[in-house]
Amino acid sequence: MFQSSAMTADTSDPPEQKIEERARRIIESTIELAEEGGFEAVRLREVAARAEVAMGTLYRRFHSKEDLLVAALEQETRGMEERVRRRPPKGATASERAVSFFVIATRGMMRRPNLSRAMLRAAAAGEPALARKVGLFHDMMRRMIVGALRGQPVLPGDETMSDRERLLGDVLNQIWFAVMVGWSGGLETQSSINERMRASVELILGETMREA
Amino acid sequence: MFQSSAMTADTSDPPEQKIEERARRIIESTIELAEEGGFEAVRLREVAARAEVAMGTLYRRFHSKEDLLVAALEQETRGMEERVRRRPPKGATASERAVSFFVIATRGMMRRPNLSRAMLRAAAAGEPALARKVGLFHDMMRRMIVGALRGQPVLPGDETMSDRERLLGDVLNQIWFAVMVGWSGGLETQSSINERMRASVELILGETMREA
DNA sequence: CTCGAAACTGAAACGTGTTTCATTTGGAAG
DNA sequence: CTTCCAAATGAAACACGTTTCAGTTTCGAG
Repeated sequence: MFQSSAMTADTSDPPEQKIEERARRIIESTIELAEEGGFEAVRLREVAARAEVAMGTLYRRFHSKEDLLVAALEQETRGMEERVRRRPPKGATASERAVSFFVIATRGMMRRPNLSRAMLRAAAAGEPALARKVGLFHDMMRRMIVGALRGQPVLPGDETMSDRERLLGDVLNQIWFAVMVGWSGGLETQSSINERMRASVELILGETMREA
Repeated sequence: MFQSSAMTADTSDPPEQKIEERARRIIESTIELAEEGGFEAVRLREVAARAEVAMGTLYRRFHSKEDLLVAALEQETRGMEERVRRRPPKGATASERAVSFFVIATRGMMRRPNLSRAMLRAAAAGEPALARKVGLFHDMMRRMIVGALRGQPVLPGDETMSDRERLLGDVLNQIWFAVMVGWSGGLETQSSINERMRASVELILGETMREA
């Protein structure tokens, strides 16, 4: 942690960063509460209290409970993108790497099931106000999937994605998303998800395909 | 309309059917309200009032707002299955019929966008209590998709579905579901949905495939 | 330092999903 | 017809997302 001035303990930091810091605390509190008790446990009064912020402040930055959880999803996904960039999914073929990626992604969601369910619910609520943020999430997912297919991470600004890669990424992302929503409701288990994704990848890429 | 006794105008009908009739009216009211104003417009007090039922009665049969909307989804999907059975999607190849089916299904959803969004939201909420009903919905969708692939409707009791047919049905259903959720939030339009489904079907079945 | 604008606070109020319960109703059994 | 029970009723109460607003703090500019 930095301290801008000398005397002040934690007040009077840089101006613009303070509001950023507040937003970060709000999201952090949201994640904590969702982790503990899922969607319903994210009570906004409690979020505000933990973040040491008034309701008005919370609602100035986030327009709804779903907004809050989609912001959390965005942050968590960014973290995952980071981890995947450092340790890319392994495998000799595009199929193997794709399957490997989904195993990693799914395991990541399973680590905090309550949080994952809450974020999925928010993303699937279909709030038009959240379209942009939800779209960003899907963009990140697609990048990671195409990166796995290529065997090399795709950076955020990359424009070299072919139509076919985009299609493959979108389709696999959609399948995974729908399956995760099913898991969220109790229709799938971790292993059924992995089997499903393996079957889907093999169906789409061909089980014998060698290299992209 | 039937009248069981002679004197009574509409009270004192058969015993068991009255509660069925009540449930039907509740769902009907739910659909009306959702059609008019979407998820938020389905106010349970209003549903109860329209169905001429007390809140207690409503909550005896449906455990939550989502429950109500998933019941509506089930009913609407049953109606669609009926229509598809009478007028199966046309096309010379499995791909064409599948694409044709999704065009029909999507157009059906577009006719009452508010209702569709509300039902999708309920189905995607991930309430474990609704898993069974949501699973039923996906079963119906898969049956219709496989029926389109075969070029012949699959009846509810049919056990002849091969592993490959099941996989194809599940995967296409998942893609469509995720795309519809995207539409619900404003990420897709009717034509983008149709294009996406066409591309997905061709990717999975092969654009040159002739007959199943 | 002073001023004004923007952000924050604290608390109350509102709407709606959900629960509860005392009372009434309808109809089946004796 | 009387009795009895499950179901339905009506209304109130509660919880929580969301909005509102008057007063306060913070911060940059002059």
